[in-house]
Amino acid sequence: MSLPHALLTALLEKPSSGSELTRRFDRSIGYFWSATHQQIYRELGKLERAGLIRTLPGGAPTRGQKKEYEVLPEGRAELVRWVDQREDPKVARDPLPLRLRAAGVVGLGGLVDELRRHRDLHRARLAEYREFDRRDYADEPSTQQERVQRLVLRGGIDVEAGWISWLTRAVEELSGEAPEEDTAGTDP
Amino acid sequence: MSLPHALLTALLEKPSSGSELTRRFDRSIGYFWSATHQQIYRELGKLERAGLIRTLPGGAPTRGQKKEYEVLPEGRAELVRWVDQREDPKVARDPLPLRLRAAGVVGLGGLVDELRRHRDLHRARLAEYREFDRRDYADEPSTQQERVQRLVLRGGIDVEAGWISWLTRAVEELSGEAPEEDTAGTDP
DNA sequence: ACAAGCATGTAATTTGTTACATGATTAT
DNA sequence: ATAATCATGTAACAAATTACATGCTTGT
Repeated sequence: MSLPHALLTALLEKPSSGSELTRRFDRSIGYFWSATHQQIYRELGKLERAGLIRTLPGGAPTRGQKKEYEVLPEGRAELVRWVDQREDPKVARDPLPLRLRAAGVVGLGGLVDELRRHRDLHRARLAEYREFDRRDYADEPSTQQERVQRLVLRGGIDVEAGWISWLTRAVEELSGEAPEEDTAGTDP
Repeated sequence: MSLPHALLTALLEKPSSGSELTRRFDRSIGYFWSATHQQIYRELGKLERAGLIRTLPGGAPTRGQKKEYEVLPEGRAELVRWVDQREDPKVARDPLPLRLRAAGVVGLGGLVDELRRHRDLHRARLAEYREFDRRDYADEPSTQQERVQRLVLRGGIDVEAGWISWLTRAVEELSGEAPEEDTAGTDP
């Protein structure tokens, strides 16, 4: 049940329309959650019916028009409750290691190339995150909100770095490639 | 669509019943996928109807009795196809960083304690994985299957280490705690 | 023979994915 | 004006979660 709370958070940071939220989910929010625009529209409807958010007064009610939402006190209260609850970590869920394990039984096929491809995609994502980090938090963060947002971005960076280190080792071991030099770079 | 393929892999490694598969998903397979017994039973039924697996001859057909499955040639072929396809990496999906971001807006509440709790759970899981690594792969792996299984386990270890490093930093920064010494240990 | 636990299964709900449809806005 | 794009929305489906039900097996 994280999507509604992710939406509440995003709307508290800045009232937005569905399409704006979709774009924001591809960016900062998306380090640890993704959602299609359909999920977002459906969930916005639910949240509105539940009285947790409302459309900004003056929003046009017809189709195809922008429709901005803001969070109501009940929505904020629900978010507080969610932040404060206990919730155990879930196991990561990723098909790639699963495919590798399957390859252990039925043969590698072209999987090593696929591992290289993923390694490169993760490297690109890591570079992008580091760029965000440099650009958006150049000077010491002032507000608690900024400090926390930077921490979350750091989480994304750590996770990407972890994948790269694993994929690099896997490719080396399965292809007999020579180890490369420090491609992930050092921590800034 | 990873669950059916995870099941095919597990069954190729060793024909099993639903409850055995459930247990195996809590162990080795579970480094990167989880499933409840209900998901597993339903999916086994589907795979059987699709002609990808069958019950071992001699299995009792009544309820409450063990029912062992094995993979048919069509199932193996499907697995080969899956291993060899292209599939882009998905973004990680974890509520904890999301909750942290929400806390940036509505206040931390008891979240720092929750971060500590998660850090400790990840430490415990990491210790467990390292124990598996030591126990199950003490000597150099001989078969391709063993090499690959060990690589997957290493993936689990890398991911856990990444979480621990992030959570440790987050707790330090949000609580003003003094940095600790090397709790994750060094790579064996 | 009875309780406790195990193995399988059904049902209902929620969440996520994919495909498609329609009204508004913008650029040429 | 009209094509391309944007924003919102509907529909159908697949996957995952939660709760509950029923028959076997084992130990006492």
